[in-house]
This record gives sequence, C-alpha cells and structure tokens, in this order.
Amino acid sequence: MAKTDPVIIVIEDDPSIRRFLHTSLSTQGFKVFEVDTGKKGIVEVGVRKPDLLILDLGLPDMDGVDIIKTIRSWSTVPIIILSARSDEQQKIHAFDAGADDYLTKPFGFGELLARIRVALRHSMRPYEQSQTDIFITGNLKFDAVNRVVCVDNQEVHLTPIQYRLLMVLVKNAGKVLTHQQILKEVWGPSFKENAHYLRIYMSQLRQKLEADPAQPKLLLTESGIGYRLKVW
Amino acid sequence: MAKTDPVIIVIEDDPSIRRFLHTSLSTQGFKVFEVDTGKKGIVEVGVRKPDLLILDLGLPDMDGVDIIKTIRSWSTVPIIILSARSDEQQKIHAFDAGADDYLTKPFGFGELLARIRVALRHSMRPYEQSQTDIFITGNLKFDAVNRVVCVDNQEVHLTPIQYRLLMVLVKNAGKVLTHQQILKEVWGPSFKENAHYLRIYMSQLRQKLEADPAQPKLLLTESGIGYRLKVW
DNA sequence: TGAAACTTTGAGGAAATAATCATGAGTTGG
DNA sequence: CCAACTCATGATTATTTCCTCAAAGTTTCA
Repeated sequence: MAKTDPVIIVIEDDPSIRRFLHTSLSTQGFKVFEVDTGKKGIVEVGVRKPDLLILDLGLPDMDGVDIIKTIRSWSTVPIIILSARSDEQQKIHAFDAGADDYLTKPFGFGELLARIRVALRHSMRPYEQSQTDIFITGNLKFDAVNRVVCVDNQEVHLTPIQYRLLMVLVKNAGKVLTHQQILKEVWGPSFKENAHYLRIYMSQLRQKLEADPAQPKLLLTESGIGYRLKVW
Repeated sequence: MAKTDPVIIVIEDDPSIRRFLHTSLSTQGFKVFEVDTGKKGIVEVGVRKPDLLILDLGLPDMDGVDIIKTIRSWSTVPIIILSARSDEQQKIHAFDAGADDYLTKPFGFGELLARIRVALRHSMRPYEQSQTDIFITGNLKFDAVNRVVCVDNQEVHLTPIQYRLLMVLVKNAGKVLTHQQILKEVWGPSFKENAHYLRIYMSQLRQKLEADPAQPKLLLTESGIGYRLKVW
C-alpha cells in the first residue's frame, strides 16, 4: 500500500476518551498519537507534524485557548476542539484564537469523523483551485484525498517526508520556493539551515518520479535559490 | 475605506429567522442578501458570488443536501448549515456533500459570528498567497511571485544576480538608475566602485532578454550615468 | 526483540555561478 | 588624428552550490 495515513494528535486528559478516540480513529485509517497534557501536546505537534489536531479545552496544566495560540504562532494545522463546556464565550474565544471547529461532549463519533474530513479538505485548499483534490502535471498524479502518488498511472510509494516534501511543492506548483521555505514546511522552523536534507530528499523524489532523474523535467533546481515544481 | 464588506447569502424559509439574520449580520459589517427557496438560492449564489452562504437544510422546495451538491459542482464558497434537526446522519451527509459547518437551532448569534469568521479565514488563505505581481513591458514578463521571467512567453532562466539586477530595474521601470544605485541594491553598499560588474551582468541580461543584444530596446544605457528599463 | 523501513550524517565529485582578467569598440575633446 | 574615457563582451579562474552514494543512527512494527 503506497497510501500514507493522515496523522492525528489527540490532546486529552481523560484516559477513557483518549483510548476510545485512539482505537476508533485508528480503525478509520488514521495514524493516531495521544498525549494527556498541553505542554506535551505542543511538543508533539512540533515533532510529528500532524495533519490534524484534536484538543480538549479542559486540560489540567494549561489554558486551552493559550495552547491554540501557541500552536497557531507557528503552525496552520487544523484544530478541532472537544469540550465538556458548551458556553458560548468559550467557543468564541477558541475560534478567534485559531480553532477550526468545536464539538461539545458528548458527541457522535460519526459527526466527529465528518468534521475531520471537512478540516482535512480545507487544509488542502491551496491547490484545490481547479476544483479537485487531485493535482496532475505531466505524467505525475498527486491525489491528496487518498494520499496516493502515481507516475504513468502506476502507484509510487513515498515515505512520510518524501510525501510532505512533494505536497509542499504541489501546493506551490509553478512557484520557486527557497530552501528555507521548504525546510520550514517539511521539517519545521528549526531546520532552516539544513539545506542538505532537502537535497537528499529531492534526489530521492527525482529517483522515484522522474523518467530520467539526471535530467529533471518536473522537479527543477533553481540554483542558489531553491526548487520549483513545473506545471504544464 | 476601500475595503468592501463580505457578501453573505442567507437561504432560509422562516421569515422571522431570515429577518433576524439580515439585521444582525448587517450591523456586523456584512452585506446580506436573503432568499426563501433553494432554487432562488442557487441562482443567487451564481449571480452574487458571495463570500459565504448560510443555508437552512429544511427548505420546502428542495433537499438541502442536493442544494449543497449543486453549488459545490461549480463553487467553493464556504457553506454554513442551519438546521432544526440535530440527527447525526443528516449532519454527516451535509458535511460530505460539501458543507463547511453545521449549527443546530437554536443557536447563539455570537457562535454563528465566530464560525463565520473561521469560514472566511479559510477561504481567504489561498487568496492572500496568490497576489499576482506581474510586470510586463514589450515582450518581457517579470513574475515576482513565481520568480519566473519570460520573453515572448517563453521561460528564461536567470542566475540569482541576474534576477536581482532585473528586479531592481523593474522596480524602477522607466527611471534612470545610476551605476552606484544599482550596485548598492544588487551587490551591497561596499561594491559601489565596481561599475565593472554591472556592465558584465547587464551584458548577460541583454543576451538573454533582448532580440538583438547589440541594439537594446529594453535595457538602455544612459551614457555617463547608468541604465534604464524602457516601459511601453 | 529482530528485521525492515526510514532518516540523518558524511564525503567526493559534478555542475552552476560569480569574480577576475583581457580585449576591442565606440565617443569625445583637444 | 590620437589620447582618455566609457562601454560591451569573451575567456579564464575561483567559489559556491548541488547531486549522489554509502554508512550510521533511529524509528516502526510484526
């Protein structure tokens, strides 16, 4: 299976809910990581680079709204709030701090799943201008919904980092991206200097995607600047 | 103030709720249009090109989910659902048809506003990124967003210094720039004396951009002064 | 726990770009 | 006409940036 499961981090102090979410979401094809405090959660988001975050507002160690603000200061990952409290002021504060959705306990699991799908749909908007979640250029097909990449309609397996790297390029197809921009998106803000990683993974992507990796037609080098995904 | 109010269309058959939304949203700085049937609503969306759509699922003339699907077939406008029914299956169907949010009546107006802000935030993001900043003169196209330069619509590759040099000229298109001004901008303040470099790189640019590099039509020499990019 | 998959590190050589050197062509004024 | 000047450009060297391979470290999962 070349498909990479979307990564979800659950920040929730109640063990039973945490366990429930973990098992339920796992069976639905998500890769789930769970933590029980806000501090750990913030670190985990920085490390795992999740596709989505589920956050309980009522954590013991930190104020929920502060957690949102902290994460929002460096990440645009979709955040879905779970809360025992349904009071309107708290909802509004959470939304304005950067939350994308808000569910009050108890909630239906089906509804949560549907809202997760909506959030994931949103986070891949940039290249959705052409109405589909599938990006095609030349003989490359990038299917963001199923997380499948094809060359000549043949599935190609990509590792997580390879996939993220290609996604960043696809999101900005046609634009020249600097090394720093790419490193920040794929590895995180603290990796801005390691242009080396980028070269290696670009090389790997070329091996997998280009007909002739030595003569890239798709993943173009902009010497002294960065890289660019060519659009046709 | 040049900023135009976001346009919201409300599709709702209950006159009292419609009136309430109209007046409340108007005072919050939105331009509101209202209709009472699905068919009218679909037409209205096509005509008004709103920034957001508020849709009651329980309309008399059409199924709410079908309305969503119809609109989604040609538009990505954010859709917030209002519904008297809170049953989970309906929510899921609405989300998967393309709805972005779902509120059950009765709802708090503050929460609706917050969710509207979230939805607008989402739809804004792509727009902010793709500000086109393209300069065209004669057969030269300078695309600062994608960092691409074209002559006769054909891509021309420029090295970093060549690109910076052209950018300085484009920024001051039509004006005469002294050697020193250009050197300071491209190489930095300590290179003011090396007018030499400038000649070499101007020559390179002409080779790449001019039809006849010996008879420049674009990159003009102002003898004894500096250079000038001709605008048409 | 051991094997497989993946990521990070390191190093050599290739390629692209920049800086320097060198030459000739046009222009101006005496 | 010939200096003295500015300008254009080709050739050469130096430097930076880039690609790839291979090995070591890490994580993941059965």
